[in-house]
Amino acid sequence: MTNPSSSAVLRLLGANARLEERFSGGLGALHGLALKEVLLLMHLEQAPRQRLSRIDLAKRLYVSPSTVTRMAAPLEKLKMVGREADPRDARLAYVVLTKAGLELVTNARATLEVMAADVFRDRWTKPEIATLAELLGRLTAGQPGELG
Amino acid sequence: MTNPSSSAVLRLLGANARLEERFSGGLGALHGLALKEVLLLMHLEQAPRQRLSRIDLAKRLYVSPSTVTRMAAPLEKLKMVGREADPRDARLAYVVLTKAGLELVTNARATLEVMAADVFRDRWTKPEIATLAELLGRLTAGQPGELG
DNA sequence: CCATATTGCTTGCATATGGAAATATATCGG
DNA sequence: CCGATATATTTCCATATGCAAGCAATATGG
Repeated sequence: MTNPSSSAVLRLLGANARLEERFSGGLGALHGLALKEVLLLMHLEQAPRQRLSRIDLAKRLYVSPSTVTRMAAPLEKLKMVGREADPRDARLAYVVLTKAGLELVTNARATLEVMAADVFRDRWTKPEIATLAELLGRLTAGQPGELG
Repeated sequence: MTNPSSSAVLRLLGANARLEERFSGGLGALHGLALKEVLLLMHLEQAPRQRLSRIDLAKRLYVSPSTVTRMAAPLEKLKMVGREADPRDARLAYVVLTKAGLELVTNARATLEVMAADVFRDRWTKPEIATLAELLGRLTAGQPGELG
């Protein structure tokens, strides 16, 4: 009915909805954080000096700057991130991963890896998973600071 | 750093965010509807007698029943869908695609196919797109009424 | 046949989010 | 150096969404 390109796009939307549902529950229950909060911490973890401006975080998370402001506030209260100014540019307010945040994201990553493996447990071979990862990587390529 | 399963999941989340951004703009501008509304109409289009209960729509769209109620209301005002009761079960309130709705979804599908093709324009061969669609299909399999 | 449980739908409430506006700072062109 | 422009962040407002509660209708078990 639809051509392969449309099919791929439509299925991607569906697969995403299913995965978000699945991961939100598990990660939230285990670590007390929503999937999106864990992703924020993961981006910080892989950034130089484990810090990013709110604007850069917004780009990496595909959300608006205001959303980053509001996501960072509770994480700051929980001491998972800190706030630091740039000595050269007083406009910038970096979100910095704390030691506690690093610990949490390390654990959350392990949980995520277990859950991800579970997604592919049945009916998937290793090369197929690798192929999927490679092809999806092409869709996100060109952006700075991709996860995975 | 991460294993292939995690990599695939993380990239899927990222790719989805990028695609939603891209498609929301285009579809919205051309047809006045959000991507999610178009998906609702597409599910109706492919359903028997072009109608679905709100519960079934919710499952297909991966949203809550209340969201379906609220999504259907404006579409009904626009005469894109109608509301019909089931003669056997008075609890059911079907969302039925109207003639105008069918026209719109036909046009929107064409737009979507053009935009989808554009996503893969560079650096993708036909077999690669087909492989991606097939692998993603496996992630959504088992659900009734998948699109694409 | 009736009481109870289940199902489909809607509404109230709390939360999440994007966009516009406001503010502060930095950069650029003369 | 100065005014105009651009950038980073926050706040206000409108919208979207899930969940729990409520209601109506159906199914179930005695």
